[in-house]
Amino acid sequence: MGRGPTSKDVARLAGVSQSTVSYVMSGKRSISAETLRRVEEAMAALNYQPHAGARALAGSRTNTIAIVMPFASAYDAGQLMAFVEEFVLAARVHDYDVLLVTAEEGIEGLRRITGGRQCDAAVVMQVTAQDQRADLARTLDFPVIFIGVPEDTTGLACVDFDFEAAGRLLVEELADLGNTRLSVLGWGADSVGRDYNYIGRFARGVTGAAEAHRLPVDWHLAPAADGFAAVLDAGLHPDGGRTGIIMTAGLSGGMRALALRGLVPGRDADVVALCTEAEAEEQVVPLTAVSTQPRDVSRMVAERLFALIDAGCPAQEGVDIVPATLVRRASTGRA
Amino acid sequence: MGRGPTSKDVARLAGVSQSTVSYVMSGKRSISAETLRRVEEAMAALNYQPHAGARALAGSRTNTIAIVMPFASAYDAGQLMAFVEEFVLAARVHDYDVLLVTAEEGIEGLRRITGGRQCDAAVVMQVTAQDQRADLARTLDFPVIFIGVPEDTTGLACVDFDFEAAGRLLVEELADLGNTRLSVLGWGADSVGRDYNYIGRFARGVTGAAEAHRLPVDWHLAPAADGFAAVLDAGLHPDGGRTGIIMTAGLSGGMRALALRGLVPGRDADVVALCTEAEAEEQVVPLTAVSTQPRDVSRMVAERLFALIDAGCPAQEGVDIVPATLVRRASTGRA
DNA sequence: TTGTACGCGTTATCAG
DNA sequence: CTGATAACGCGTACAA
Repeated sequence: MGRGPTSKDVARLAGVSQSTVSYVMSGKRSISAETLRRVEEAMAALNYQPHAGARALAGSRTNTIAIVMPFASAYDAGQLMAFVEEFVLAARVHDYDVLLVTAEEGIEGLRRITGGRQCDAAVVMQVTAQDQRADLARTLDFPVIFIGVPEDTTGLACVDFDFEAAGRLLVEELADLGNTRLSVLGWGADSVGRDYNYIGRFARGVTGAAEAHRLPVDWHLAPAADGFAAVLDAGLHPDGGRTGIIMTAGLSGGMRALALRGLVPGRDADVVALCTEAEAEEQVVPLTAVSTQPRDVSRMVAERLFALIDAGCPAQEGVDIVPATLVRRASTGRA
Repeated sequence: MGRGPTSKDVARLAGVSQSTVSYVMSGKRSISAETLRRVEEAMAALNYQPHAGARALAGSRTNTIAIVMPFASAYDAGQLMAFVEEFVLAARVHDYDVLLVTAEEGIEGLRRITGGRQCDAAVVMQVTAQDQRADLARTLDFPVIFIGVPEDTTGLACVDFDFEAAGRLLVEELADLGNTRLSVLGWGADSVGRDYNYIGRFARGVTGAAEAHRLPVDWHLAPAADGFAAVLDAGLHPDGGRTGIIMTAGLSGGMRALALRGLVPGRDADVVALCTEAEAEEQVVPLTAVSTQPRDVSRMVAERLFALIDAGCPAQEGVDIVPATLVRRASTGRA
């Protein structure tokens, strides 16, 4: 494997000093039009590309951002991909590359990456309420952005989707449609709520809005959801009432449960979901839904991160929230 | 952002020379038990981690592998994620990290990554029949592994799933079940076939087996697939015959088309698919299917790549094929 | 078994 | 506006 041309080779060919070549690239001092031309020609002729390692060593910046990613996770793969793609694109705009680290490496992964100076910043996804990586980040003097909100956010930069508003929007939609009670299939109200706190925030949104509209709610945990099946079997609209359905986790299971009983969303019941746009649209009856917008989250993360990097700050405390919006489709009678 | 301890700091604390520290890490010369202990203690005490850039510069290896990934692609997101996860895990076993590059950067992306010595090898996914990146790789003297098979494979290392066998297996399954004709929803037989040659290979597998069993086949392109709808409307089993259905692309659309007409896979027709395991299992009626096994492909790629790296070869010509297997589920009467 | 000394290809400082 | 030159932190002959 050939060694490749160095800035010294470029300098020789252009008839200038090596440092001049460096300055041409960085633009940190003014260059005469003539030398500029000759250096650029030489670079093109040699197909020169600066050595990343040497650059990192001398300049102490890698132009790389690590993203710590949960693969086998509660998140949907499409969501993850969308997030990552958007992030990589944003990074490229700022001339940064992206290093992938699995969340499985846990806290050691973050330590390894930051300690070895392989990157200038890190993004940590799927943050839990009590996340060790949050504690590490506080001691690190290194820019880290968290996706998700740990319990203690002091000294941390976090970004997350507005799950509370999502819950509220879904309930209000069902209330507006005249439903008199709600059945939620997905994460449990409090059981799972302590691990990822977005579950709790979503539940709070649902509960708050349901109370405001005086709607009783019953929760069923996916994927077992025997209770949910029981609700369907008992009849969705007892006593002249009307049961609206909210789905979060276990969407495909829930849809199957409906289909097996000949229940059609939008006709036999109003069904809304918190899911991806793709999922909402690929159902037999497309779902009225609030979709977590991974690309919006990604853009917000990138914006904030590059602001940090440019400023040279380790981290800027604060939680950014990506707004939730509801899209109406055929699964609610209205559309 | 503090500079972090260097091997010199470790050396000073351990009372040895810097080179000794280096040799302790590389294991490239024998160290007395005593010095070994002291160096390791010093490293632990300082929480030392070698500077990746300095390492790359001095040792001319980055311990990083780039993976060129198509995000918004014909591939399913779950497939991509599974592939990447498996690859990252394999890489970590060999003490390598993974750099993510979007296929959108095209040929320049590959050039940039390899030229800048940001990685020791690259994996290029979603290779087309006439892929410019293949031509670049041949001139590069740099280990690259392609996923997918370009038309001209001389000098290239490729890995791919056995799409031809997949087509054959699906046809044979339908033939065994007594179907007398086949309807294929997905990629066109030849129209799209020139771009990604796996489409052609799949078509060849289908056609070959269909001819062997004397089954007529009609092809319908997703996502429009008006012809497919027409077949359904015309009745699947005319003249005492029996139409078996094969789905590749446009799976959800195809399933919806069946559902809208009250057709239940396994009851009203035998349906088989080439799709992911997840897709096969999350249908209302789980699908008998051949699943491209991204993790198998990933492992094969990793194995081959690290063999190359360890050997120091630029690339070892040859196409590796990951075998196809069919899993029976409820969508064919049998299961 | 260990230490010395040099080079890897940049960036950045200091002269000119 | 430009050219020498000293870091940057680690790998590795070469010497002892």
